[in-house]
Amino acid sequence: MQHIPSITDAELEVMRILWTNPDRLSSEIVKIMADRMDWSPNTTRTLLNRLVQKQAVGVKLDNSAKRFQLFYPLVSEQEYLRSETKSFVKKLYGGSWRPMLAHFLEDEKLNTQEIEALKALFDDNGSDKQQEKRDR
Amino acid sequence: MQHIPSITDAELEVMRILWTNPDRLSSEIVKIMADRMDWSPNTTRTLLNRLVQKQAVGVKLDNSAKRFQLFYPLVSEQEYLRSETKSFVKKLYGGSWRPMLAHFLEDEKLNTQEIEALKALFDDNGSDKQQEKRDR
DNA sequence: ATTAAAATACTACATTTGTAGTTTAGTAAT
DNA sequence: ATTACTAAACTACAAATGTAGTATTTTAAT
Repeated sequence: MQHIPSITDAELEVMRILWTNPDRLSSEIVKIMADRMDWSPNTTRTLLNRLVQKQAVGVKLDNSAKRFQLFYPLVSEQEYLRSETKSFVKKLYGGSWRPMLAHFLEDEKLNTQEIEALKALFDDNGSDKQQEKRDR
Repeated sequence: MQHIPSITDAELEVMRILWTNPDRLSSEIVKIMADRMDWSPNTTRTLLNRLVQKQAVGVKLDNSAKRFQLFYPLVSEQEYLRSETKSFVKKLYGGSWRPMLAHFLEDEKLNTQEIEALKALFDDNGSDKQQEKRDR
């Protein structure tokens, strides 16, 4: 597990696209971002470049003519969410989930059904098996 | 519930002090931040001023000589945590807690005891009573 | 070979953030 | 009244971020 680079809000929008559509030409990403975010082509390209520099995104040449650059994520959405969530909980709740959940429960009104769903989640995942990712 | 201003990481350190110790002179805060963060007096004062500008912190005159400024939080820690947590869950998990918890459960290894503690939390808070804070 | 379009690279600039320095004014002690 | 502190105000400046513009290179079509 490599170090996960920091990704800004604007950059995150680009990552989202690459997570859904890897190996795209910049022109394709440009088009999507123009639609969704109303960004100029250069804005998208700048963000792409910054992501490449910080090694959140990789570049390779396309298979056919080998002339164009294809962009793809070097950091998976899983890894990113994991890392960001952990930093967040650390920053605001001292790294402990319990106060955060307590806060959440104070704030949100959950109905019995939701509660049961969440508890089921715990039951499914807490069993402490399939833990062979001991690489960190 | 007013709009909660955005607070940067450095500013947050100052807020933490004010949450614990409200109505302090800048000189006192300066001293604390020098200890904890190794900041120069001007750094602390700049942050204090920025917080006042964005109305996260209020200023009043001291009771005795009425000459010095006392700083105190205008945003409570509760409000802040609530707001930040909500934004975070929205930004990374589309506003839904379930995927975040699922993610957390995948990542963290919980022992049975922890699971039970969390479930107890749900049981305590989920009953959908004492919900008379309908002010938002 | 020449030119236009597309792709890529390089540069720009305002705002925010972290981290101060400098100046002025008020007060306390001589 | 003068001086030395302290408090408060104002100014500074580099790095990061959002949001582009301009220049150059490639390639495709004439």
